[in-house]
Amino acid sequence: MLIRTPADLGAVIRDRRKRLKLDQSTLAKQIGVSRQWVIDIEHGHPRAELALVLRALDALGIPLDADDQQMTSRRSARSAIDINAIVAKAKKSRT
Amino acid sequence: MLIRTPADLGAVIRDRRKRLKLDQSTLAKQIGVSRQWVIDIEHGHPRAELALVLRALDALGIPLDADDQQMTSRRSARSAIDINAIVAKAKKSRT
DNA sequence: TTCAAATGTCAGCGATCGCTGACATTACCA
DNA sequence: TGGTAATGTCAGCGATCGCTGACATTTGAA
Repeated sequence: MLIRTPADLGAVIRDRRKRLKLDQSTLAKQIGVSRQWVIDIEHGHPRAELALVLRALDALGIPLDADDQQMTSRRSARSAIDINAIVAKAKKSRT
Repeated sequence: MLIRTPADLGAVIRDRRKRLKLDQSTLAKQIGVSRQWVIDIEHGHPRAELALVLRALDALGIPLDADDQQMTSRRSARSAIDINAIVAKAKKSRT
């Protein structure tokens, strides 16, 4: 599943936990966090700590893949010339 | 690339930023954070906020995929029976 | 080399983290 | 229906967030 928001992440974690038949306390122990943390994450807490999130995914056996290597930036045309970058720099130097 | 640690994440972000020929200030503005935040993230800051991280990846056009649906948990056998879950619950109820 | 841009470091600030522990609510089985 | 497990909520605490602004260092082009 594509993760774009903390809520997406929470849903993935909760689904996976249930599939593994774990309760929140047990999962919390495996990750090394409090049960409160698991509750918050599953509810889409937006300010959770990156490292804890990664540990949770690891504990649940959920690989996280970032599609680097990709040629186009968000909603840009597939061009060898980086219009976005050029415009960005132009804007910036207009001080 | 597979993301397992905050440092992995930082590397992906930095590589992508450079590929897009953006400097840290410009990227920070696009994400809506301070330049300091970009510096910290690229250095693998482990306690960064989840939502900001997701916004950064989005701004850079890096899709994040979580492999849910997968049948086996980390380092477990491929079995319909959830040994891990059973053991976990057994341990827990031994109070 | 010289100079400017890019990057990195620091300190101080208000806001929020994740934790604990207790309690409330919901789900589910006998 | 009763009772237990699972889940959710709350408050208070020390620690750390991300921000700003100034300054130091590194990088790269002329």
